[in-house]
Amino acid sequence: MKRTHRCAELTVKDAGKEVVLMGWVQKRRDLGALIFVTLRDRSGIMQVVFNSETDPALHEKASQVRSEYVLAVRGTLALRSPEAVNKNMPTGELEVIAKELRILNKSEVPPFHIEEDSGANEALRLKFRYLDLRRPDLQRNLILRHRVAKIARDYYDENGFLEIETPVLTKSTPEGARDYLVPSRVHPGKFYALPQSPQLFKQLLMVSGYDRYMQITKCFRDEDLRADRQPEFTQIDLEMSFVDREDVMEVNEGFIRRLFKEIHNIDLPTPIPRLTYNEAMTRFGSDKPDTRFGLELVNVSDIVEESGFKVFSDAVKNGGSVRAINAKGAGAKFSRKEIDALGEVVKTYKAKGLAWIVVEENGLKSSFAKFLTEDEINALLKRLEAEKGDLLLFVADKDEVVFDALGHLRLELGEKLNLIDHDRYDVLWVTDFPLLERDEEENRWVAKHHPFTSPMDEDIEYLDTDPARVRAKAYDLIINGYEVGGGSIRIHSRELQNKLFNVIGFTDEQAKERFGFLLEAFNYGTPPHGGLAFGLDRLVMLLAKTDNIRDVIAFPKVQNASDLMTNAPDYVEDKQLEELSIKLVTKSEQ
RNA sequence: GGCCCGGUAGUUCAGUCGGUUAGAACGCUAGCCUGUCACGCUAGAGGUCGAGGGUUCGAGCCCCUUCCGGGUCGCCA
Repeated sequence: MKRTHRCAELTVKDAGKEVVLMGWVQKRRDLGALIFVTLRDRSGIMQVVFNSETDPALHEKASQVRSEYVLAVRGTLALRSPEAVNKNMPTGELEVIAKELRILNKSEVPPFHIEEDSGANEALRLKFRYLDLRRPDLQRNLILRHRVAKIARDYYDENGFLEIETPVLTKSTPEGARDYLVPSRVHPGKFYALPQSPQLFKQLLMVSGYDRYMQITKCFRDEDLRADRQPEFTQIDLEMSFVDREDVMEVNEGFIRRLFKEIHNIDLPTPIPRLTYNEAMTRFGSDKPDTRFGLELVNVSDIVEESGFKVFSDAVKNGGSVRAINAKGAGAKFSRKEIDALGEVVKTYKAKGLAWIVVEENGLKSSFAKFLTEDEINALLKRLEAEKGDLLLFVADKDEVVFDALGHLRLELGEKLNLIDHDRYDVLWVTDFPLLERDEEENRWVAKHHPFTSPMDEDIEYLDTDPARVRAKAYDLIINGYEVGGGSIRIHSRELQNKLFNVIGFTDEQAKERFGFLLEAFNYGTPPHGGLAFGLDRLVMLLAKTDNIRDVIAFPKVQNASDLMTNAPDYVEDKQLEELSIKLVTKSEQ
């Protein structure tokens, strides 16, 4: 028997045809002399009927099948009688009247139901990932992922990009995330590193004149996992020569627009909205703001600077600020206990506390209003456009802490107050990031993006005098509060690159040792260039409307970076270690 | 490394104040059943209450340790 169709590809137009279907038994309903089997393949399900009256031997065989058996069925595709139509099933008007059945393989009873929205524990599903992947929702996600990758390749190909592979076994570079290391057998004591991104290689491809490069490629970062972070993940990586920031943003907007059109038939605005880093921080307390709802931050530092509430006045006088969110209507909804819980939220982000005012029918209830004058309170209410039933929440600290705390508090409130429209996509660019940030531990400046990011031309003069003021030619693409892409125009002048290494405290020797090949390349005619990388997993996660990156990766890892199915990572034979000249300092029992 | 949540039948869960033989639903097995599609009916099997220790006359429940999973902070140029 040879398969003629997939189950759910058949329509009423095919009625009357003889078909051969192959797939897994979703469900067997045995009514005695009549047996219904729903057969499942990646397209969906189709009902197959076995009737003892027409073919007793066939019926007897069908009575042996169980869930997840693999069957080949030959039969006639028939229209169901009107009263037998199942409106809840895409192929509910059809069924196959079986003429021949082959049991291609048996199956043990699976450890969990293979069905949409499996309620089974994720650890169990990950251990039996190959079964989990039979479920329609995960199949949809992986098919979606394929389509996104296909659209990316098509789009960038149409725009003159070449897909070029870069090495996976490469050199460890300082800064950034922790590297995954691979020991060299041939060079005892030496290690390759798996790439955190193909950053240096794609810049070298620009030096080589390839002009427009793209690659869908795995990247590796040995850092702790999150709901939206895996240690190995996939980037749609690209780089372009002879471009400025606008060129890169424009071509990539085209991709994102095409993606949303083809996947969800959504027309994203042209151009995609932009926020500067400063605006994003002051309005939303985040450099990846979720703009699907309001609750924007309001600076009230000037009002409380001279107030009698020392928490506020000291914060401002020490160079920080006092900012607030008006949680509209939450004063009437939240209990004292719930407000205290919000205080715990901001403490997670190093805020010392959360000051609050509830605007009630007959006046105010507040944790701190007694320290303020009536004028100051009225000014606060006015600035925050407070109305009865509102809850005003204040954090006073260094700007960094205030933004972080209120930014996360805002997200919590958005969720708690049900302000987020989960069917909506807000896509935006955040631009004008600071080039550098202060590493307090090491007491030096470090690159916020990476050390090859170009400063804005007009800010170069401040590299020595006021590094914090220097903005980068960098841009991130944000969707619904997730960073799904980011990139920059790179430095292509050897002098400027040296300058930057100096600012971040690299000696010439260190720079040469780590990036020597890149710096040398820059001596041989480097075109102006820049690029960007999208996180494919996050992009698919958002398009699939899930909030867990594991749902869009075929074989993901769990929080401790292990794979519950293969049990990787695992111990290896002593012989393997010997060949690699590796001796373990501590060795657990094997 | 810190904080929070969870772990009881194959699965999802309930389990009162610490007290008799740990329950339900689904699934599974067997029998019956010709239009089911959450098929129905009858009967049955199925438990290391994550693990170890402690308190107690008695622990699924209380205490300690530990393992596993999730979320998060740190971390993620």
